[in-house]
Amino acid sequence: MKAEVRPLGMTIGSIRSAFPKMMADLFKDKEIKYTFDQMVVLLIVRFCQKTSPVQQDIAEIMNKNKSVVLRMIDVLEQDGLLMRSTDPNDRRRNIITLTKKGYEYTELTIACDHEVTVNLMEGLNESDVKTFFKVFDHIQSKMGVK
Amino acid sequence: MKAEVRPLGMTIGSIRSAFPKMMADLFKDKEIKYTFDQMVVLLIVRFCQKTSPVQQDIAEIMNKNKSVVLRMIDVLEQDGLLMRSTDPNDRRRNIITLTKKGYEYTELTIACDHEVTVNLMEGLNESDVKTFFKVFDHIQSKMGVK
DNA sequence: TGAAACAGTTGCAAAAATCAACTAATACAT
DNA sequence: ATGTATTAGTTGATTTTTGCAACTGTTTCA
Repeated sequence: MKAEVRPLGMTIGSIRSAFPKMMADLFKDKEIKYTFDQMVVLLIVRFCQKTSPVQQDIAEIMNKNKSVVLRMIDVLEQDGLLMRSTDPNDRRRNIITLTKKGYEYTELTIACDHEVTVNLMEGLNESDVKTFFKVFDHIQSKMGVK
Repeated sequence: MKAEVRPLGMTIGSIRSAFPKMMADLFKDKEIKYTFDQMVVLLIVRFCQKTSPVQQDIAEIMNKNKSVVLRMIDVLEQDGLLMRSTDPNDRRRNIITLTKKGYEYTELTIACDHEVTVNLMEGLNESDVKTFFKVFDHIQSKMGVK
């Protein structure tokens, strides 16, 4: 473990700006008028259903502050991609649920994502790709700890 | 495999603002008064010496527009971390060179980066880490093509 | 019962990114 | 060689994004 850890900064630095840009370009092609981050919100709502994250949670997952997330969700709600409803068990919390339309947008996003990913991963063997995702998830979970 | 695989975008969506934030926190501790992005500029200048990227190139690498990079470089030049000089072979281009002070800041940045990275990679075995970086390199080269 | 904590909201201020227009230099096609 | 297009860099104005602090309503807990 001590051996090969090199600075991630530059590496991550480029992927972290390049990937969203590639996604944004694809969104434009397909006339999706939302930002990458807005679609990430939808993805989080969809894929973290079990824990049903509220705005605060989403903000933590995305490392944004809650005002930012609130404003993204305002737009998404206005456009009917998701719905807010007060949690009956804790009326401070907003339960966020995807609408049919919102779900469709997650599908579109995943399609774009897949397109970009396949492109980037082309030429690698499956097991390496698996490991990559594993490590990436690990990093993500470590970041959550703060 | 086809079922509910979390798209890469979701992970990237969560780490992409986390990493600069973690770096910024470390910078604050060590009283480095620059942003993560500014330090990335220095790193690019240092590590892409062979191709001696000009402002435009740096902008492309970082997926920012050239005005943004220009202003970052203004600051870095004012503070004596790098120098601009006109390329004698093409007087439109500015050759960017690190000063001694600038180099020292890249060292500091790399140290911070390493600290963060080690932390994030903790708990992974060496071969996974190796694979991860291998895949990362691959992705990066693919992104370069675009 | 009251203090502290928490999710959400709002408006304002600060920071960052974008855009269009411009200069100066170079490349290139005719 | 001449003029057109392209390129790197620069600037100022504008817009977008972000961050902060204060506030509400609700819950927790001592």
